[in-house]
Amino acid sequence: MGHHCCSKQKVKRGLWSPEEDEKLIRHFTTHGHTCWSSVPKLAGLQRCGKSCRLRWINYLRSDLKRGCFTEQEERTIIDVHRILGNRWAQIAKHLPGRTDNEVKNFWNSCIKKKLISQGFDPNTHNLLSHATTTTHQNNKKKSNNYTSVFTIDETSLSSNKQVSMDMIKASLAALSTNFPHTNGVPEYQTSLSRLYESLAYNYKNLVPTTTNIENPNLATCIDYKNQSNSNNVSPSSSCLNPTEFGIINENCMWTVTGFDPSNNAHEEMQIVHEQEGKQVQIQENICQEEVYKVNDYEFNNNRRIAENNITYDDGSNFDFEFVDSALMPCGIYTNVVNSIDQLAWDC
DNA sequence: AAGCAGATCAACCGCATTCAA
DNA sequence: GTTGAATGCGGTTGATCTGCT
Repeated sequence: MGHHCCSKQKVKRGLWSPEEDEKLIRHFTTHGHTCWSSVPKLAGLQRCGKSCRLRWINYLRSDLKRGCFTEQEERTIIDVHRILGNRWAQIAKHLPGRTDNEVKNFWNSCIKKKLISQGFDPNTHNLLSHATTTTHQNNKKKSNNYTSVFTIDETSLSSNKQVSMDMIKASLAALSTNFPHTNGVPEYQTSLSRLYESLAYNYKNLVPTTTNIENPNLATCIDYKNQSNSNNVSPSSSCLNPTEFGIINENCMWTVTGFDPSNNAHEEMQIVHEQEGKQVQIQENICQEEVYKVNDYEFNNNRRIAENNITYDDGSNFDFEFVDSALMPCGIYTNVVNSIDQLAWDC
């Protein structure tokens, strides 16, 4: 079945021959870009315009990069996917010389599996708590002498078993030689650093999905990612809502005030962190465009997040260091323990 | 060498959006 | 405002490749 652009023509389908490629290239060299529906006729091709477009965009364009994806590119895809989901064309814009099709194929054939093997849900980028717990328990059944690799003293945990990243790191440092290593780095660090970066990232991208204390009747959500601005529609919360990580608790809370989701102009955002009785106020002037910019900045330089701070264009600074000492509630702690125990068990 | 299964990736399809008449 | 064509996008397919038995 043909398309609108070529319904009256007999069209060839399937792989492109070198001769067809040559005709298409020659067409672009002599005519430049024309309307796609006219391309087959002008280029002397028995293809539909849509097929020509796809062949040109995905294969013949001169500015395509080709070849294997670099580690940096892979990292960028994961980071942007965490925010945008399967919006391949948008993701590809962060990778000069790569096409949406290429990114999509790479994701489906490689990254997805890698994330799963590291214990992450490729759709939400959260730890696969159910899956890891299940395999963990299955493995546990196979052995009678299973013990957790964690040496965190239960009595040092707070009443509801909260634990900080600092405590986990300290425990793991003592055990690092017991884990398999890749390029000198113990493999558990991949899981740990991804969790860490997620936490840090979520702190940076506080989204008012909960309370607007100034006007509780206002829509409680604004979607920075331009998915929509409609009331009561959450952005893909898996990656944006910090409460999903359970890190918001009585020791470390945040609220957002002064938001008017219907207004894209500058709005004042006030974040209140309260830790150990000390209240820290961070005020930012944020409009959608700036948030985009911040996101772009992070996507392109995502390593900076791991350095615990980020400097904005206006010179102000946001410190992520408190993420290390912020307490994690029991559920997150269990996820971390399970996924790292699993790695220890596998090796 | 043959057969098979899984991985890869170019290309297709259908739908949504945009554009122009 | 409506309609139909053009374009863009994401999911899916299927041919080919690769590695294993």
